[in-house]
Amino acid sequence: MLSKKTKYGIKALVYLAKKGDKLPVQTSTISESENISKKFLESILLTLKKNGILGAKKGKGGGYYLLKSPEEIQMTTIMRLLEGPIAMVPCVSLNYYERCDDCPDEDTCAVHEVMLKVRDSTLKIFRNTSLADLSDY
Amino acid sequence: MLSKKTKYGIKALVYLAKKGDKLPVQTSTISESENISKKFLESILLTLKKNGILGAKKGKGGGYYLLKSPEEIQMTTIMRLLEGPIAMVPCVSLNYYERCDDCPDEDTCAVHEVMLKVRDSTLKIFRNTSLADLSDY
DNA sequence: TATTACCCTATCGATTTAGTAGGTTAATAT
DNA sequence: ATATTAACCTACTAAATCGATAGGGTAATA
Repeated sequence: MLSKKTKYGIKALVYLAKKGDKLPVQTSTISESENISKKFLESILLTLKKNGILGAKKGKGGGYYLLKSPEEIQMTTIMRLLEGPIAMVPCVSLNYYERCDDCPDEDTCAVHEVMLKVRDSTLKIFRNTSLADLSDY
Repeated sequence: MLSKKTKYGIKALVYLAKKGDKLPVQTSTISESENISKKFLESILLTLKKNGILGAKKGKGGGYYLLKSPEEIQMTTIMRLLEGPIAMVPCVSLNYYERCDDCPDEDTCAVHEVMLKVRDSTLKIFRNTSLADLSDY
């Protein structure tokens, strides 16, 4: 299940991408437009900023803005930042790999095998989807 | 993230499928073989029984056994039973559909669109994977 | 009739989720 | 210079979920 955090984060990014220009937008503007709790959105935009997706400007006329063009921002990046691992099981995760302690052998694990397929197909979609693609709707 | 419940459930079903025959197997046998807490496994097997996947026999020599052949048991069925919806967002779920209260229009929602693609590709894999396929490893 | 193993209910600690509250800091406008 | 603005930071919370445990009831078998 996708967390609200990720969902809100994507919506906020799409909002910024749709604007076209790179002028800063205030948290409250996005929060009102997208029906997101302001304080919660604040924390989300902050992590996006800390991870090089957004820039921020303080004071009057300040706000957040995209640091790259929407075409350059991949879904994989957003998902990993906000949602965490894309894989359903840590033992098939590329960026967050972890061994299963109940599993004697990964190579002969049935769960491992299917989840690897699922990860691959999901990853393919996320890699082929940029913020620009999302904003086309 | 796949829950332990689902993971254990799959492992237990694979265990039963690999056996070949349809003789009842005790919970404790599976729990010891697959490193699963016995009581926890008990509740999992029970829900699988209640939903027509497993049969059960009480008393000495009793246990759980598959009601259908492994080829007839789809991953989609197991996943929906134990894990819940396959979709990452309720608004793209086939069996657990729910409207998003923060979303004015589903058809123009960017999140909706990508998650629909992800659901389709995941569903394709689960539909093409039976318990028999899982047991081939 | 005793044993076995499924079946049921309740509770638990730990973690995560989706916020809320309240303040600090830095940039802008007057 | 000073007031205002809006990003930034810290801490806390209610509710839900997860993984598991405890303790017994019930039906089938030997």
